Amino acid sequence: MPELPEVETTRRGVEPFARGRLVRALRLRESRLRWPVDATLPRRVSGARITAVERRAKYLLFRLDTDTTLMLHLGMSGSLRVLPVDTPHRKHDHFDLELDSERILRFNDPRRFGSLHLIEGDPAQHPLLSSLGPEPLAASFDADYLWQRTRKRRVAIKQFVMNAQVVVGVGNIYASEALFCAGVRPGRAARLLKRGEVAAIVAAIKRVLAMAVEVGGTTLRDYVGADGNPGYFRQKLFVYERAGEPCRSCETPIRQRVQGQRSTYWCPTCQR
DNA sequence: ACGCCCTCCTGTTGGC
DNA sequence: TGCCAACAGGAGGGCG
Repeated sequence: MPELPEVETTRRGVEPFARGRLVRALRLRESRLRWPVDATLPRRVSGARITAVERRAKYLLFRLDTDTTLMLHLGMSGSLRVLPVDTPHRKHDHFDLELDSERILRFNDPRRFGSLHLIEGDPAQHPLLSSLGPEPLAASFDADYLWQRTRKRRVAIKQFVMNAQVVVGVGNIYASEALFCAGVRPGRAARLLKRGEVAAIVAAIKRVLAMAVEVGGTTLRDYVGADGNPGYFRQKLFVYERAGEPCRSCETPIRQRVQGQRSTYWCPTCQR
């Protein structure tokens, strides 16, 4: 499940191979992704030079020297790998970005929840990016900010921190993990949290995401980084997918419930 | 503005 | 052993 650490791991893996390269071609095999891929996109990226590989929220941004940006979302099951140009494609390999280096960037996504856009001009103005909240690892995401945003919000804190208009990059895995780390139960109403609890949540989100980035993200099923290797944060999960298993801190069985159509996990002893 | 639920999709899992 | 339903979820969109 690519969340921020998985997308950032992909960005770091791809960037050394992509930056400065010319796009020889974009071979699109399947345009039915989250949104239909524009049929003119391959022609429009062809011949452009990649000047930078950036990330905003869970989007990868390939800045091109033609004042355009190729924007890729990995969806739920997507991965982008660096491969030799002659590697035979397999099932769910939806497109290849061919570089002038005998290498390709190959997108594989069984569930097709991913997306690919070509943006003219400033990508921050694109509708999918323009109303997003701050990056969780940025200084602007601090206790004051989250405290202000939680006022008057009745929604459960777990759903609140997963809202990309509040803060980006926190998906289902890291929301549960961060709330465990902060000692706050996921079902608490956002507006009823104490100031200190909000500060703990901010610190926990930053700590959990930074640790996950360090070990290459979390691989549950599909996810692999640009080099094809899985992420190793799964071994460090305290609550996610551990229903009934003993808490790593106090041995109380971990609980699970569905919250906002997503599984939530928590320790009833360590979290209040 | 907010909160809630639906939708897209396929591989895996579990029950009968 | 085989079939089918349930489940997983990022996030936009629609509705009240």
